[in-house]
Amino acid sequence: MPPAQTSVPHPAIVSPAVKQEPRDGGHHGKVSSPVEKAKDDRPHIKKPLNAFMLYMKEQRAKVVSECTLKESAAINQILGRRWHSLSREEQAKYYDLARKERQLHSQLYPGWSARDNYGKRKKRKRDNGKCDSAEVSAGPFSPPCVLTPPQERAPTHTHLTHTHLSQASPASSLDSPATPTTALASPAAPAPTHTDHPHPHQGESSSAYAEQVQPLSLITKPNRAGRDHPLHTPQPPAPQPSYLHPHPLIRSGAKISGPQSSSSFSSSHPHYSPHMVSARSRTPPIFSRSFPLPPMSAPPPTSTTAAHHQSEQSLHCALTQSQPLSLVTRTKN
DNA sequence: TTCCCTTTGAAGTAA
DNA sequence: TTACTTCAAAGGGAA
Repeated sequence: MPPAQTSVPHPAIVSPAVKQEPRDGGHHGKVSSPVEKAKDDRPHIKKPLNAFMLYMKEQRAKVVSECTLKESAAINQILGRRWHSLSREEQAKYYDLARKERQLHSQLYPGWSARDNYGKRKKRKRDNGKCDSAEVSAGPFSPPCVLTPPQERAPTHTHLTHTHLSQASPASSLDSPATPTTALASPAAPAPTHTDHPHPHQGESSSAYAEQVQPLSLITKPNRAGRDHPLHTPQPPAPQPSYLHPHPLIRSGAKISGPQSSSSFSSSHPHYSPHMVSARSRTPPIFSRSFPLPPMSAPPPTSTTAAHHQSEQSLHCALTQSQPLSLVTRTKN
């Protein structure tokens, strides 16, 4: 059943096609079943933005102006770092916003599934033209193009390795939350008192930890039917939050000017996402092309290429504005 | 003209 | 249940 298109033109709907979408859906000659055909005819409903995407949208312009950078890849790197340097309260705002996004999205498009968009974009290039299977094996500590048997490359507890531990040095701002946050001790969440354990593997019981700090996603997942964890009382059908009026996804204007209205951060701790680790590591970080950042703990800048120059600029920008260099782990030996 | 890059998070699939 | 994959934004750069 097509998601009963409400009269509300939700910005998630992209009229013509997804950006970059290969014409004809990219499935030339394969539009066999009428079902697929019907699918193609349906308007493309975009995924709701997640917390980081909302943050990016809001902050991108600022970073661009501050850093005089234009390339999104570089900007996103900076934003990614800044994201981690945000206090938990600040991040919680975006998680909260994103959660409401999803709620609204699911209300507008009850039948919509992220799966509907699968294949709408060109399949990601994964082989980089070389060592096609190495992409899965090459972590930050593996040389690119070195095949590693699955048994070896994935220690059973890789999921405990926080993404940013592998990508960023432990000195990353994650370890230095601005404040022990009372916000997270939301009415819904059972006041976590740890706050100084940003990384689960620092403690013994990751599960116990997880219950306290994992982001909403990890809580809702096992409970998808309910959409939200029971503890996270899904902001009752309450009147639409003020910031939703100019809905963040609504292109016609009003970008989210900051979710100042979020009264309580009912979302759980947004900082940690253990399950993201492996997924991230699938892509051997390559900065070779445009942003060859210096390897971690290998500061000596030796390159004089323009690209490197640019990366240094972006780095500098990021450093001077957010945090000490630490996560430039784009090691590339 | 089209895809890649780069980031994190949500949700999907496969085993 | 775990691991992995895809897509969401964005725009310069490469093919």
